[in-house]
Amino acid sequence: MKRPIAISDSANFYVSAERIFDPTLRGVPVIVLSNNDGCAVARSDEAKALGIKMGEPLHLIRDKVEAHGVRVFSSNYTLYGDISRRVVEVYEDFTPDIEIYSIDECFLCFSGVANPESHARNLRAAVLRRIGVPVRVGIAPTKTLAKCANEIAKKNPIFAGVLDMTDDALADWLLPKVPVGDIWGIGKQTDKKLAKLGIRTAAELRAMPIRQARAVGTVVLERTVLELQGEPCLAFEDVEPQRKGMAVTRSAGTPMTDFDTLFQALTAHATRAAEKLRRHGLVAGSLTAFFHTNRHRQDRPQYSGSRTTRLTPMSSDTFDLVEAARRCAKAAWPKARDDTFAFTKAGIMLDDLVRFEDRPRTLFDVPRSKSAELMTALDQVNDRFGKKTMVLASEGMKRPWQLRADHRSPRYTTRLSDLPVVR
DNA sequence: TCTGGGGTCCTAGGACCC
DNA sequence: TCTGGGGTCCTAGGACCC
Repeated sequence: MKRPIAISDSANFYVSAERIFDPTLRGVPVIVLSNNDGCAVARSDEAKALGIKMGEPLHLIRDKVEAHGVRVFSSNYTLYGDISRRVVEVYEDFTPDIEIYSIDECFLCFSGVANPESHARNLRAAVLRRIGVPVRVGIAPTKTLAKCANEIAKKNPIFAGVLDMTDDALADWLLPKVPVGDIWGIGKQTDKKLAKLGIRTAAELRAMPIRQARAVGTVVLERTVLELQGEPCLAFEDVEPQRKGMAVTRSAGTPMTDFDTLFQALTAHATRAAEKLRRHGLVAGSLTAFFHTNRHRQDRPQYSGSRTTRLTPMSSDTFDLVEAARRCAKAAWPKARDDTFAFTKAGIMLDDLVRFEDRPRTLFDVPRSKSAELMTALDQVNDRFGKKTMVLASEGMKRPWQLRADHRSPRYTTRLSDLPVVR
């Protein structure tokens, strides 16, 4: 017996969050803007009805906003984070197995629940009563099907916010009506490819031969097909995974044409990235700096530069990150004249994150001629990261135990005579 | 010295998601 | 003039090593 998986998501979450504190926002068109107030990232149903699209730039909808008195908000992520936590607290009264998928979506495991649908209806009523946010719930044997049920419930008021698609006959009836592009994991590109093969609905995708799915898409599409067939390929992850990377990126108000201006921006981003690392109690093992021109202006020369460097030792220190960013930016800077390109976006990405207290101190504090200790230290590091730490030895080496920082996996060079005897 | 196979590591970029 | 930010996963291809 497969366990039923539910996904609950909040309707127009940011707008719903704003409405909790301002009842005059109910029943009127409301939008919430992206970070730089650039475009609409959340719209109330009324705003959607006006034809305002997801991600649409504000400057393109000015007329609509003024003509219909659309209420416009800058985003307030602190508030949304708080509301999100409270919603999860309500979920916890309904199941102990919760996977927080995003700020407004949770997967909930409903195994052992006698009547999942009425359970979901109770949950929905509780969230509305206690937090004031409307949610929709989809239930199915796999995550992809649950997302699909959720999508159907979202679009058809007849389901009153809850759809249990566990029943095969019901799925057989509904899936032919779902456009394949609405399936979780099918984006624009895959949608196009599938259309060429005459696959236009969820039901048709479900019937796609698995080998063909692999060939057309990748292992990702293969999994989607299997999930639609009711075979779970995406695990339920109720423990929050250690995050693998983080980024600080921004669009620039005025285009940057010379290196100093770009480096100034990258310095600011690297500084924020270091703060963010420390706030999360993490250190990073590698840093990427990137910048590119405005992709919306294809009439202008395009360039995108990006370099990655290792941080050895791993660090959350502002100086280290800025220095690494400078190295990367220099290496990626175009050879052309300085004013050839106008860069409008730049950012810092950090990868290979570990908790500060787990940072590999021993690796960089190499005992000079205590090879046994060194080997133990290397073993510990290898165990922790699942990576190989290489030691390259030759008689030509002048100094013992030099750390080479120019590789993704740390390496040491040393004299042959410094190597321990291996039995 | 030359050649080739097999493996790993790394970069860059694509695709998708919220 | 004005077009978000922060993530994950996957693949191709090159460099390099044995």
